[in-house]
Amino acid sequence: MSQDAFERVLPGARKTNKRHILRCALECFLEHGLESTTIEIIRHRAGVSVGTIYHHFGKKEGLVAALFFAALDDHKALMWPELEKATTPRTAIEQLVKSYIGWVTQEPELARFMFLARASVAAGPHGVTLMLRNREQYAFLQTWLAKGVKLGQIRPLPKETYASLLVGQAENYCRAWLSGRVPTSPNDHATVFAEAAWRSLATNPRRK
Amino acid sequence: MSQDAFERVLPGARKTNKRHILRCALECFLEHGLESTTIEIIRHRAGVSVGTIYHHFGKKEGLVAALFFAALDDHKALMWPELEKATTPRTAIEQLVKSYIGWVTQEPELARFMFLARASVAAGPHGVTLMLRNREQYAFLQTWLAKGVKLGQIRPLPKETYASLLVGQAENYCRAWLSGRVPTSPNDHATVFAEAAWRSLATNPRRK
Amino acid sequence: MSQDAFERVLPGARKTNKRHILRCALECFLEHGLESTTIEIIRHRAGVSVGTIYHHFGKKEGLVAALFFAALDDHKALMWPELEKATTPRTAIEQLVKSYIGWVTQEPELARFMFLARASVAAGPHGVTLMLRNREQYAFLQTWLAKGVKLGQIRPLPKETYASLLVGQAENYCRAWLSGRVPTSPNDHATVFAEAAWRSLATNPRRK
Amino acid sequence: MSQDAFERVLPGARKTNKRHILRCALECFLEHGLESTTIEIIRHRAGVSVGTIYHHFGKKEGLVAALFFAALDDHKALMWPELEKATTPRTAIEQLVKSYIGWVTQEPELARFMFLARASVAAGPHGVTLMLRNREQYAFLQTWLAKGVKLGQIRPLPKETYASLLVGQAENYCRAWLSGRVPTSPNDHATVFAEAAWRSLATNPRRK
DNA sequence: GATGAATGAGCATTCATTCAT
DNA sequence: CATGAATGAATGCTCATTCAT
Repeated sequence: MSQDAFERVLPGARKTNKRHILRCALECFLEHGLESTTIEIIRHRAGVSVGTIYHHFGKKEGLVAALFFAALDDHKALMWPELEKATTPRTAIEQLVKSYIGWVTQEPELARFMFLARASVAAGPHGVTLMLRNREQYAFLQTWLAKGVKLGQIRPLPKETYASLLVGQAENYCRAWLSGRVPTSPNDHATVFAEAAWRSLATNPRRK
Repeated sequence: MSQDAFERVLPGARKTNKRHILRCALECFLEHGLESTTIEIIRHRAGVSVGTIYHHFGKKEGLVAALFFAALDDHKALMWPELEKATTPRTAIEQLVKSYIGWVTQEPELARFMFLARASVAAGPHGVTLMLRNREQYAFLQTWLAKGVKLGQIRPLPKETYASLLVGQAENYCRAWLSGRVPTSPNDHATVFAEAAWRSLATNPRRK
Repeated sequence: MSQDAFERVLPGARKTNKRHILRCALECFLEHGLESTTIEIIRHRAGVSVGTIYHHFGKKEGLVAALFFAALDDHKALMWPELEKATTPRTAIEQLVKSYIGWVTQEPELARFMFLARASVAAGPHGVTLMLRNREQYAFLQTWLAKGVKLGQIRPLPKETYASLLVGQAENYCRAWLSGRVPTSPNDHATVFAEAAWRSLATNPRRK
Repeated sequence: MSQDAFERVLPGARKTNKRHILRCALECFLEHGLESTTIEIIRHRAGVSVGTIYHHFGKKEGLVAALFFAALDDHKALMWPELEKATTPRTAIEQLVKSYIGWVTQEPELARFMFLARASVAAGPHGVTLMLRNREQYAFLQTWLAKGVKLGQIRPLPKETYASLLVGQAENYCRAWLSGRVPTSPNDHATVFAEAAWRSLATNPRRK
């Protein structure tokens, strides 16, 4: 994970501790998986006592959630500025794909953790929060798609398919890369995926 | 799961048992998740003793693997005949997407289980088997892609991106549907995803 | 184990089976220990079904006992002829030590098994049988010792110490050899132990 | 076990616990045997939770080893001072036998446990430790034997037989006493065994 | 006689969580 | 704030034994 991903999201975390534990927990979760990582393993890696962990995060679940939302925040923090530069439906779509890939390659550990923990968080007590965050993130997309359809640049398709059409391919590749099934960084194929997304949605894909 | 998905894959299984246990285990895993499903839960649902389960499957892991490969076999059994009908690169690609969606909608439980268990199986002692099976499945695809590129109908792209470009979108939607995030059956959008896949890959997507 | 130790003790065992299972069980017990050897392990090595084993031996305990008493019988069968040759207290004592060592080196597997299983058999339902057998074996010794004491060749010592004084040293060495703590065969030191036993007991050890 | 055998070996053990559990475990092991003693039995006798036992000893095996080495330490602690008083080969040998018997009669429970657990410990992960301890203990013996041979007081015999010749008889009797096969305390026969050992080894056993 | 599927009590071990110090 | 001993319910798994075929 980039040196300061946590700095970005938890800038004020007092002292070394809370952030340090999160960092160690992340490593453990990625190494052993969510359920197989015991508090003892984290405690050992972080060099603190069980008590301290419980003092800061309440329960294991809380630790996972804290980590997950930190990742979500970081994701948002890096993607937003990029997306705001978009001026046309096409650039919006391509920028979305590219900045998604950008974040995954810049923070592969957080990205892997998000894939790992999403289901668990969604099922737990923080599931509602997650749903709200997702909806919010989706609003931006909606705006540009509607605009593109009205301009005749984007094909009118079933609304619920847009999200999959947009990021499905990139996400699939990122998953493969993060799990080692494919060696080349998604970054090297960013334009491929950006263009494929555009081709999938555009009325006339060949016109630049 | 369709009444006879297991019949298809384990036709000769003696008496009630092995198949019956698998069926019950599948239900349990889908209800509670892989790790949260205890042998006791399965035992109870199947109405057999712990011993019987271990007699047949060795370990919990073995039960999961048996289920996973049964699903894989079923997947293959249903997709293969469809794919063999393909006559052009375009029909091959579209058929691949459609028959993938076809299987998922016909066997949503098996499909959900595959998403659920893949990582676990890949990490376990049957991981090698899984890799070999994947490679084999991929060969078919390669042939048609190569043909399409040679004919100038398919864009030459980085090899490792083809798989993601092809099924990434459909898979993403299927995942969403299977987990209830989206209500409409993938089947209703099969042509959308088939066409999107073709547009992503085709040299000239608009020519029929 | 010598090719025909079982032949000696179970000459009439019908067909291959009962004897074959015993042989395999012996190997398993020596490899894994008494408790860690499961019926399944034995079944596998013998290439028969669980049912067959239970048909022949009733319970695991029965299998152990059968093996143990077979070993005891073999022990007796080999020692007796040797002991009967004794003509003086001294030769009786030395012969006892030597033939004990002789049996251990000829049937090390049976010997090891006896050390392994004695406590278990003694505690089980065959414990009484074992005690009776022991007493019987001890009678011979008593006779010669009494004779020797009367002749003034053997020191009068507390009765209960004689057995230990006689075989304690040889047994201790045999144990060490059987468990690999010492490399040289007890046979190579047979006279050393025979003489030491005599010296421990004799009134005048130096007179031949 | 003497009130303070554990005090001797684990003087600083905090609070009630670690030592208390060891004491209870010892009783259980002696009553039921190594394998038949379940953690539950120990837990119940000690009045603590399973977790506490595992917290302190890791595994059942670890509990056995802890107990075994505590016994070994105690053995050494009691024998050493006695052995150092020896001034001649003869007194060294006789003292060795006598102090061995002394320890066994003073700590019969620990002694019985050592016979019970030795094989298991030797086979387990602490086997190496045990071997080193044994070797160390043997060194003292070597010194006196060499001295005795040089002085012409001890017969030159195969080196590997000395240990068995020395303690084999006493050990055999102690085993019998500890398992109840013989009623009289080894202490009552200490000089018998000490003298027998000397006679077995001495060049001229009759000269005082 | 032989087979092996079925049984289920029983065991070692784990692990999140609490709380006295 | 920090510590780590203590808890005990829960779990995966074993294995001797039975019995219908």
